[in-house]
Amino acid sequence: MKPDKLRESITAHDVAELAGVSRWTVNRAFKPDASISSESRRKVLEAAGQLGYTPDLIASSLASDRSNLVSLLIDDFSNPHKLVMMERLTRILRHSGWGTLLVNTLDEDDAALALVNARQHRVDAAVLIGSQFSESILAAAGGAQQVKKLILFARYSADPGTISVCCDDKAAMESITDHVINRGFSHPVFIAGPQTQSAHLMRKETFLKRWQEARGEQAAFAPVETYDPQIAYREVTRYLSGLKRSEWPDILVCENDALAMGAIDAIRHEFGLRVPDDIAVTGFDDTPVAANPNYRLTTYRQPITAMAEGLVDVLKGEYDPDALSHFIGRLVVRESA
Amino acid sequence: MKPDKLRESITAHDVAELAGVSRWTVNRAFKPDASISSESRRKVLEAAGQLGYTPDLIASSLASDRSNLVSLLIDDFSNPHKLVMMERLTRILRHSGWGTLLVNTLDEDDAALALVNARQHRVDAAVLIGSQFSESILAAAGGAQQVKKLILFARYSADPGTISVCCDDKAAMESITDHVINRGFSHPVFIAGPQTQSAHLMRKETFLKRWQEARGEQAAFAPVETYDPQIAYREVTRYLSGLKRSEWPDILVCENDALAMGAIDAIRHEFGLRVPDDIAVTGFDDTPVAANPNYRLTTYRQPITAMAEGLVDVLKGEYDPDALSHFIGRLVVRESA
DNA sequence: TACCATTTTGCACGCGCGAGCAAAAAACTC
DNA sequence: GAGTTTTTTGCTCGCGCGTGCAAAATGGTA
Repeated sequence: MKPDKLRESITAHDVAELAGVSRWTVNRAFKPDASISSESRRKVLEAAGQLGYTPDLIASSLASDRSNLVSLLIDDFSNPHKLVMMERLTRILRHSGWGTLLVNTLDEDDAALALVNARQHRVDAAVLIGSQFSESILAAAGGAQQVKKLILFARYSADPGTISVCCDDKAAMESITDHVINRGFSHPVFIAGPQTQSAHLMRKETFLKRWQEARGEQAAFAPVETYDPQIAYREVTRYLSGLKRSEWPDILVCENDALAMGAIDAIRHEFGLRVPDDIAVTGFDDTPVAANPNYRLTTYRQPITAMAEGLVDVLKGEYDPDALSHFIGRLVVRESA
Repeated sequence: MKPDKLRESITAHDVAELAGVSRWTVNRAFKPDASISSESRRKVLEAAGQLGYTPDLIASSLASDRSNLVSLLIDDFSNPHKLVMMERLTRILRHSGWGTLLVNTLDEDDAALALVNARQHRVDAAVLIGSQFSESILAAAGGAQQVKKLILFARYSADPGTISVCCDDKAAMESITDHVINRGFSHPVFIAGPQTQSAHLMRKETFLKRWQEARGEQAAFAPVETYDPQIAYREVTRYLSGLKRSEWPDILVCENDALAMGAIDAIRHEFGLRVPDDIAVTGFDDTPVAANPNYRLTTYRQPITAMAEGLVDVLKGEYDPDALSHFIGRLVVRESA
């Protein structure tokens, strides 16, 4: 023992000396399910409190190969719904013992780099909440064993190397479609996001299919390149401008709220029309702004809290893959449709 | 050497064998400014590529006491401007070699826990972007040496244990005030956020002071408890309802965009009035929605990118404390005032 | 070729903790 | 109280890499 060894950080060793136990007993005192008598735990915690000791998670990670860290990759900060997801995920993850490493991925190559970086940090999982992660990058990342677990949040993937935590998009979109049909709309246009991913393609396909079944005709659709309200504003304006009056829709069924908000703004401010009187609009996500008096958006609320808890179950290793991709939310009907 | 030792992860040792150098040379090859010949670096990188090796950052952190990680504490996910800040900070930090640990702090006690957790992760700094971190918690955290560096982003603090990276709030608010004066408004009301922190108090005080100097009279103000557009909507409605017609303001000068958006919505949808014709509004932050046709908000844009780069300088240890708290943004004039 | 300056490489040691086992202590049993 | 089971404690070894220094290699000069 070198009591005067100029050390700034106090370790389990120091606490052990003060408490009169071994270093290992000290660390055990900090694990809820460790084999330790309540008496020595008390002694240790008291000594630790006195010295201001807390276990070093870096060292713990190195020794145990569990970092209790999750990488959260997001590529789409212009969609306000991401804020809600981040709030919920970070809160629930931390409450369950996981830290969140937030990564802003610029494009696919950058996402690949981020996954490598995630591995270097030994994260327990990489969680993707994004629109532009293609199936190919998922396959590459999964195959290369970049990270222990690759989880898609709020999005479905058929890739066997990944785990999806998402709501039942088909059922959700069907309930929106039925609402549109029941309200008597006759000329819908589906406003779709970037066409790269199967999950959201499913929304479009579900809508088109169900409309076809109910009305015996093909519904129109128009794509928007990103889930950004401003871009949606521009694209919807362009799309509507290109139509003859006789072709105009009476409702825009949007793939999510970000697109819907851009659409509503465009309808009002570019064409001077009323929502829903002239053209109605529906969204998806129930972002906080959807309730704003400017929008009063009819939309679909995903059970994000339950989904986040499902994510925690995945991290713990206990989950039912099928239930994970079939969370059920609910239709929120407001004035926009 | 045990070539058959059932190891899943390949380490620098394995690469060293393949490249015919020592383990240390392997690790050196991955540090940009290490003392190593270009020939051996080439050999190492080739071998590493072949084996799919990347240095382990956990082990590196343990050995070097530098984690290249930053904790980002946010307590206010309902303010959309946070999304912009997160996007910018995570991007620039990662570009400069730092990872971002995002923490959602619920209240002050929770923030204290988060700081302890940050220390356990050995983060190089904790960055606070929040409204409810009081001076007392800062002092406590700073004094207890919880983390190596305590940085306030986009907010000023007089606490000597912390470092502020923020714009010159006084100059900024003065330019807004001058704009209000020059446009000939005569009955302003300042809509203030939670009154807990000096930085934002400064905005209010700056406005009141300059108004007093220019007009020789005291301007009114009203507080809102959080920077949440919905809460602001409610509070502004309540405040205006309590006034006699003769006392009505002709402009609401809001502490930030979140409050301004709530105010605009309230003016329009609760009182059926027009902005700016009946009551004008100004904000602060220039959130993306500020440009939205529903708001067209006159506001002040902080130089977030430059501020983020300033933050990186702090992490690197090279900075001028005074310049850090005096970034200059610019007034963005739109139709709302 | 011998000598010195400079660059490059290798190595002992330590960072703080965890897994898993063996020794010790405590709790029961008869 | 001796024997047995169960709980608790201590310990060896290793996780993968960085630090700082000494040895080796390289380059330049006379």
